[in-house]
Amino acid sequence: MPAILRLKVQIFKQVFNFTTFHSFCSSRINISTNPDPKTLNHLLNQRPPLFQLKQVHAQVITQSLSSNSTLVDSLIHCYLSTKSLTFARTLFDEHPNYPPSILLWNLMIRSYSKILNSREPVDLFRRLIGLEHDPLVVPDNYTFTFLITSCTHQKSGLHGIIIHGIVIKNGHLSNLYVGNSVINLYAVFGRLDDARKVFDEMPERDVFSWTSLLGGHAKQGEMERATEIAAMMPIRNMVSWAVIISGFIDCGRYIDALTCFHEMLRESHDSLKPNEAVLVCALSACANLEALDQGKWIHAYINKNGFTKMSNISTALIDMYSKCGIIRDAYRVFHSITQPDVCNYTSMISGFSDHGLGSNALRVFHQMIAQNVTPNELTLLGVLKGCSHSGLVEEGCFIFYKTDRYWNIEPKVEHYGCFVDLLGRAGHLKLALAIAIKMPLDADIVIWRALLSACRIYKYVNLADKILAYVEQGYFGHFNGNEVLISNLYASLSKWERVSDVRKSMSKREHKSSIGCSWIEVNGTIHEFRVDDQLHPQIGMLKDVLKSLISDEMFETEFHK
DNA sequence: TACGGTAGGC
Repeated sequence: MPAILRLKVQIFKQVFNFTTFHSFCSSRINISTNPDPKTLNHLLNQRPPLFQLKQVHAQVITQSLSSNSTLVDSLIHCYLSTKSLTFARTLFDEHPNYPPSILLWNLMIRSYSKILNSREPVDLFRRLIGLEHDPLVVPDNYTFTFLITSCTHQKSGLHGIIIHGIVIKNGHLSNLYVGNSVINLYAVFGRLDDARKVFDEMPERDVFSWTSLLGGHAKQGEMERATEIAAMMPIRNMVSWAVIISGFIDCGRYIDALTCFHEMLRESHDSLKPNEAVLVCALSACANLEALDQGKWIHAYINKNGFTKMSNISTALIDMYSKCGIIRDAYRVFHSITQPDVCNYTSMISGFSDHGLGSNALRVFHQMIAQNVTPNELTLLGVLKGCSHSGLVEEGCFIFYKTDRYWNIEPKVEHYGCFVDLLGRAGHLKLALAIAIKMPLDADIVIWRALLSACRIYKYVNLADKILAYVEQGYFGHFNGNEVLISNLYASLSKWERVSDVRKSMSKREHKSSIGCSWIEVNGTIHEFRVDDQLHPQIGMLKDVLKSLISDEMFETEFHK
């Protein structure tokens, strides 16, 4: 081994435990010169990428500069900025001037705070408050802001509440940032009264305080309260609008979401332009409402304002056109993307599948694999759905059995659902049943429904009876959609008494089920109708039109009974 | 001297 390589190995062993030695060997480190600490620090201040950072770190070790705390501080900064927490943590724990400055404690806590369910921020905080001998290293406003933010990313709000107590005791709650992080903590955990109390007692508030409070109500689906808070806000920014609009979308109030979007445009004129998040939300509302005209309007806005290159916008556009029934335009958007990512591909594949264009879905899927884009769970669900709806049994089987080995994705119950549906629709009912029984997860109602559906198509009476007995035992009376299916199945098998039983059971519970709702977009306005709805301003005219469309007899039965 | 808090789709 040449001397230079031996030295590299030696350095590498010390710093990185050989884990990525190959990549280290291929780096271009200049060992012949020995940069002084000032030069190394200057290099670190440029925030180099990880591979260069490791070279500088190696130089620090080989030149015995590991006790230079300025250099170690800079190295920690750099490792944290490249999200290499493990390296940063090792240097932090072995800091030459232990304990490191409060700045470094804060930076470490901040980095860990972004990781879900990490115990590290609280553990570090415990260590920090245990350093009683050093009066210079004490928690400050930054520490509490990061610490509380980390608690919002945990499963339980318990740590956050305890830390809130410490914050009050130490008088940090008067700080705007600390206060805002506490409001957000309570908002995230649905403790809206507590959030409000902190909000009310703050000496000053800003748009973050208001948005966090508003977001708390939106997350709980309390959109009336959220709207009231929004109306009281002194200033609204794009995030506040995004919180309100997405709140409406989360609870299925798409018309309200779009109304809000237009209100935002009216209010802000040119001062505040909708950003990516708001546009994605608005497109999602259009997709769910099948509001093509509004969707097209937003698309024109996106083109005019240069949002076309944003991947999430493209994904939302593909989805919007697809759900509005214009698959050709969905493909046009997809085709215009230079380098589609997994979300773009998934949206396009699902679009084709929903339109019954399984072979197109499959073609896009193969194109994706050829481009080395790794599919995710939703991509596979999309392509399996496409195969199922288009009878592409062989292709569907191939993909289903390769999910684990090729793409490291363990099939979920939804994938099994698609697969059983694929086999059932194609008439391979016994195989489908075997999969449903032997699958490693518990078969859900969707799977049994797929099997029943297949029994109905192929009139497999005996098998249907067996499945029905099982389904009735486990699920009957819990799923409306299932009862309709069972009733239809009995009807197709001419078992009229059973049909009557199921219908009676359904009508007894009818008051508990949600009211059906339909809507239609005319000239950019959404008109919404519920069962027996008389509220539309033109209901009289609508009834007249309906009269001319359906027979008088039917009209009498439906509307004047 | 350096570090803060809020938002979205398939």
